[in-house]
Amino acid sequence: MKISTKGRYGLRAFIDLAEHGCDQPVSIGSIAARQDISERYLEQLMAKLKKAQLVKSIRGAGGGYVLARDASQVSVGDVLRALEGSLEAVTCAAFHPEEACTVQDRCVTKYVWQKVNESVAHTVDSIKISELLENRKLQKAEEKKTDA
Amino acid sequence: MKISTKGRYGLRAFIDLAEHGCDQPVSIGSIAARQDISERYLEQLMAKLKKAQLVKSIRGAGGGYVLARDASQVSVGDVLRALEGSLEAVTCAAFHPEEACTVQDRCVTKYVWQKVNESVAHTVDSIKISELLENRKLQKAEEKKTDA
DNA sequence: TTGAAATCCTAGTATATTGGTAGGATTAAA
DNA sequence: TTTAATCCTACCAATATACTAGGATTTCAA
Repeated sequence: MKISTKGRYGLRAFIDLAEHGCDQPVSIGSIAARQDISERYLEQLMAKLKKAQLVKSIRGAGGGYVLARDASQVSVGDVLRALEGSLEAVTCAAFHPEEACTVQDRCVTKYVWQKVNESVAHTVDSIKISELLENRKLQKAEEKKTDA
Repeated sequence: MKISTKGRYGLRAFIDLAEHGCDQPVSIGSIAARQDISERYLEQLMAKLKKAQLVKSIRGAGGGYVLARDASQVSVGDVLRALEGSLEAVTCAAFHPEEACTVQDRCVTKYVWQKVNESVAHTVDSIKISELLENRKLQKAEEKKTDA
C-alpha cells in the first residue's frame, strides 16, 4: 500500500518543472540536481510523463521539458497515474467486467475496495498542481521573512 | 499502491470467521476451503491477526479461532493494519519527527501525502466489520429469493 | 493412553517489482 | 562541428511477495 519512488520523485520533478519552466525549457539535469534524484532514473520518469502528454520535450542543446498544459489543468492524480499506473488499491474483478471474479461475486470485500479506491481518487484528483505551487510560494515568502 | 494478498485474503478470512464463528471456534482449514486460500499461508495471516489481538486461538482438536471482540468494535482499518502494517501511502518524514527529511522540509508534496493518508485512514476506519456482515446477510437473502 | 485434529514456529524459495545503472543513438543550438 | 540535451533499450542487484515445507506442541475424545 505504498506509492513508490516513481510517484514520489516524479511528482516532485513535475512541481519543480512547473516552478522553473515558466519561460524556458528545464533540463533533466537541473531538476535532478535540485531534487537530488538520479539523472538516469529521472529520464525514465519524464518519459512516462511525456507519454501521458503531461509534458512536452524539446530535444537538442538548450532543450528540456515544459508543461503541456497549465498547472491549474493538471491534478496530482493525473501525474501519479502517469507514473504509477492505476492507483486502485485493489483491482477487484467486480469493477472490471472483462475479467471474472475467481472467488465469489458475492464477495463482500469489494464494497471496501471500492470505497478505498474512490477516496484516494477523489483526494488526488481534487488537488491541482497550481494549488501546490501556491503553497510553495507562501513557503518561500515565509523563508525570506525568517532570513531577514 | 496496491493492497497485497495479505490484506485481501486476511480481510476475507476475518469476515468468514465472524460469519461462522458465532458459537464455536473456526479452524483455518475450513476458512481456507471456503475462501480458496492456501491453508499454510492463511496460518501466517491468522498469526498476525492474533498478534494484533483481533482474534483468539484455541489449540488442540476441535480448536480454531474466534473473534477477540465484537464485530461492531473492529474496523476494516484494524484488520488491514494488522496484516499489512501501516497503510500510509507515503511515510513522509514530516509526519515522523524522529527521522529527518533527507531532501527538504519545505517539500510541498507532503501536503499531498498527508491528504491521501488521511482519506484512506478515514475510509477504512469508518467501516466496521459488522457493517460488512449486514451486507452479507442481505446478499444471502437475495440469493435465496432468486433460487425460489 | 493413544491417535487425530488442530495451532504454533521457523525456514526456505520461486517469482516479480523496485530502483536504479549502462551504453549508445539522435537531435538541435551555438 | 562540438556540445548539450533527449531518447531508447537492455541489464542488474536488492527487496518484497506469495507461497511451500517440516516439524513441534497442544488438546480432545475414544
